[in-house]
Amino acid sequence: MTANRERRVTILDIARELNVAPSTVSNALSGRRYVDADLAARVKATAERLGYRANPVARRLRSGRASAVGLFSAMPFAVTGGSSRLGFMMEIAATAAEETMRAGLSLMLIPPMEASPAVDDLLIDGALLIEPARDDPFAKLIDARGLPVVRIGRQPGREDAPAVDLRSGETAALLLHHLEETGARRIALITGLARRASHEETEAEYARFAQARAMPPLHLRLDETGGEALGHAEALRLLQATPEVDAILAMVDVFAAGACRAARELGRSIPGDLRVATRYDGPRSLASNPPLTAVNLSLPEVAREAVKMLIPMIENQPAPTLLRAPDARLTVRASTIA
Amino acid sequence: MTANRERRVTILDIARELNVAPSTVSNALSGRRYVDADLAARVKATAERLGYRANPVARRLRSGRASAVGLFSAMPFAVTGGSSRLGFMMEIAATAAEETMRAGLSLMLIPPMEASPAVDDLLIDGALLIEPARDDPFAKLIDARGLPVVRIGRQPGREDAPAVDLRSGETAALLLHHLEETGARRIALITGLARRASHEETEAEYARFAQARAMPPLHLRLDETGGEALGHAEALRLLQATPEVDAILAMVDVFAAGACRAARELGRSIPGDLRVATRYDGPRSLASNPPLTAVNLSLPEVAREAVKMLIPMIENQPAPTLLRAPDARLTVRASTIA
DNA sequence: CGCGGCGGGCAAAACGATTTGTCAGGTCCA
DNA sequence: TGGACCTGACAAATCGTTTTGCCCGCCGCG
Repeated sequence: MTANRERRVTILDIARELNVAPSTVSNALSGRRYVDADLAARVKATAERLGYRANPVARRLRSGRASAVGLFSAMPFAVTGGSSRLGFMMEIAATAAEETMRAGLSLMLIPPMEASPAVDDLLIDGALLIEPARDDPFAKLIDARGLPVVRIGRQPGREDAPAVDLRSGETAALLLHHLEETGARRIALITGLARRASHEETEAEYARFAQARAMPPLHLRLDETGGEALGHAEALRLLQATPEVDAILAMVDVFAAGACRAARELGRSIPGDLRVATRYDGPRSLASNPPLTAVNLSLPEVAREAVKMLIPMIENQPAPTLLRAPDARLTVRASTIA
Repeated sequence: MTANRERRVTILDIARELNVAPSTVSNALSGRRYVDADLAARVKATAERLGYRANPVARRLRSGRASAVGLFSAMPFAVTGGSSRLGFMMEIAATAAEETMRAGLSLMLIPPMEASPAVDDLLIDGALLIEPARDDPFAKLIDARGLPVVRIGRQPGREDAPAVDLRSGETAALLLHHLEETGARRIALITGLARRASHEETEAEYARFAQARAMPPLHLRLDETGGEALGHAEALRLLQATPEVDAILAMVDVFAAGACRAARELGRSIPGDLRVATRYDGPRSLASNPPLTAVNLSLPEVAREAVKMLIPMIENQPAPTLLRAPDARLTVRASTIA
């Protein structure tokens, strides 16, 4: 079949070829110490000619330099992707992979798992952490290892940590005002049990919104792992117990999808009797019946910024400590407008 | 903040603690050579107590194992994910990440890039290759490096190589028969320029289908990087030049979406005047107007099988050389049935 | 009793770079 | 003329593990 991996060209081969010390070759290539310009040029030429490529593992062992970044999501898969396994994490992953590759690093996908994988065994020099909750186990492990990490979405209780702010309060305001404008007077809120910034900030914004309008708040916190089934069951109860509710804002798309199904079963028309909106404009929003009004979170841009922030941190260079996601934009669909 | 990385516990610490040689510790922990059972137990206990975790970098340097797998997609991003960056590759990535992690490996996402990244610099000891084309550049590089690789979708010209067969011929037959059953008499085919098995097999199936019915074949090959815009433009031309076409089968979802737009602009009703179907049932199919009839390719299962196939190959153990994807199932939507 | 085999461990060589210490020789200036 | 200083290179240590080679002592067997 294919020729088995031939021995790689090492720094030693170059040294032998030129009758110089390996360290000189290293210095010539890296420029960390001065080497005669002419010799340096010859070293580089020889390296080129021999097709030399530094062994990243060896380099790392000695110097601790970068080679990979881990993308962690503590969100359960039921939410992250649902049955189609698509979603939030994947959208970020695609862009982050491009961006890390551009910086000469690769991106490792660390799937959310029941048992936290041995973070210490992962060969990564940095981490991107997606929407960590207040007590996020991954965050703990990564911090314990002393790894540079950028949070995508700030972590409650760790507001000092480097992060890209997803500005969920503003997103919530955007959605609430939209619901109000489409005629909603009694808006119920469904957030997640996990204490992520997106949920906490939304809850705060909702409380403010309700108080300003003297609208009695109606708020459910559901376990995100419950998926659409849970959203469906709880929305059913909610709509039966409080029929005057004329809008549901569900922060998790599967809950929103479940709510739609519940509404249909109760004979409530959407968006006539009930408006439904969600936050993340993923495949789930589109696949829902009717398609859900949602928010464009600009995740590719967010991912790009996060990587750009992480790189200097890995290299021990000054890095910004907080970036803000682009302004959220509403994508209005049939779940709120006829 | 967080305590900076304290010196890790090494194998040497354990050796000192027990007054044995480092190599003995290594052997006790790995079991590669026999060590007195009692001593081995004490080594393990000490390792546990000291919180020892093998340094993956050092291990790799010596043993050459990267304990990582690369997921390559040569498909251009415009197709892979479109603006939302979701799609085929990501759907596979999610499951593959879970499955590799389960085997103690991690998954590296190698995004499709203009310039092929330096495959030699990647710390991987195996690869998953998504729908490689006949002359796929990634395939060449990976093979040149002598890396074990499983192809997701067979590679034309490399039918001998280990792969999970996506059975595109059968998928095409499924779609063609469905179009026929919904009333189509003149079906046009749009495939991609790249010589992937999915395109080639579909073309063959289409030719067979057309010949059996004496249906004049009408077949376009478009550059996948052209995206929806190209699909739109070409479908426009096709429908104007050949108005008797009453169905379009587009293998690439963005082409199908473009075709729908073209049809609407020409005042052709879907599915009344024109049926449109595509292969991959991704977010694009749902987001299209109307939603597209497509095929459930069971990509999670496919990804799982591919990883299961790759693991033994990496470990130099006997592995199956060809697996077949589960039977494709049609997801019928408004683009073919009223 | 001598010798082969083997259980059980140690020592040292890899792995391939980076980094630190060192040093020869030359220049410059007091 | 002698020391300070610089240039430009080399040698060796280092990173932490795996792996190879080797050796000692004991047992069994001819």
